[in-house]
Amino acid sequence: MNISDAAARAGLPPKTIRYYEDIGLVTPDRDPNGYRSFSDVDVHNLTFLARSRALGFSIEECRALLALYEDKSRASAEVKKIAEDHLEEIERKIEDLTAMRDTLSHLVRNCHGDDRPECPILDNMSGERPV
Amino acid sequence: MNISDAAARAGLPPKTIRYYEDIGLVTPDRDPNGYRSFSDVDVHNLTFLARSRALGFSIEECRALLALYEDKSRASAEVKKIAEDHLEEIERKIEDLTAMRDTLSHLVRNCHGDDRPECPILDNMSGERPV
DNA sequence: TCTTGACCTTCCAGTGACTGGAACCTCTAT
DNA sequence: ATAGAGGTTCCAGTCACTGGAAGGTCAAGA
Repeated sequence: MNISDAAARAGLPPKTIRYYEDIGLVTPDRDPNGYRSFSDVDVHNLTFLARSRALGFSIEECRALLALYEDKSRASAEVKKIAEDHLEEIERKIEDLTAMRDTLSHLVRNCHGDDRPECPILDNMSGERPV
Repeated sequence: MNISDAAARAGLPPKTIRYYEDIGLVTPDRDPNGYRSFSDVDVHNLTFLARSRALGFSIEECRALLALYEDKSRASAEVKKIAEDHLEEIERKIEDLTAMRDTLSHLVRNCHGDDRPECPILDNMSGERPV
């Protein structure tokens, strides 16, 4: 199977798949003409990568998860550890963003948003008049 | 004032301040020895940048906000527009991360995390057995 | 048979917002 | 005189792609 078919099945752009080959995440065969030839296993691994990336795992985490996925004698504890660490990071990010949102929505609510210059948003960011 | 004092007052690393000068966000004077010399206004602007960055605004948004901050005849509507757009983006990110967290925490809860290979996390990511 | 157009290939550069490090200069205190 | 703490520039690396150029390959139609 050529790259664009593999891309369609895995739900990844061809460019991304080439990049994944570059960094050693997948190793498709080559046809005599030099075209990449993707097996079902390759496509399966690409799908796995697409899903784990969609869950926010970094490339290196995906690499580790893929190795565990292919190791049929793995301990699920190893997988769970990676997932828990990632979950904590997601939760930290949510907290950070929520704090930003709260501050910002408060400022936006207090800004008239008309043609006058007075602006609590700028005042807050300049540290002049904490809202 | 030298860069490390300005950095301490603005709450930014000196490296970041040099970078901000590179991209034209600040333009401190220079002493005869070539050292940057930060005025109170420079420090004020750097503080403004530190705060707006902390609220998640991009550098280009910060550039626009800083210009509005310095334009005493601005219309607050312009500021509010930038802030509202950014707020929407933050909310989108929170939604994305929350969806990830929900999926992932569900998977983690269902994984034994012992020395056996069975793992609903990997099963889900491989698309074999949606949990 | 020739050509067209859709594929495929590699390689290089750019993204955002810094950050680390090397090589070198300047100031202050001893 | 020297040591050490500052300052300077410039180059490269981060992360995960993405865009584009230049060129090779293939299948279908005139």
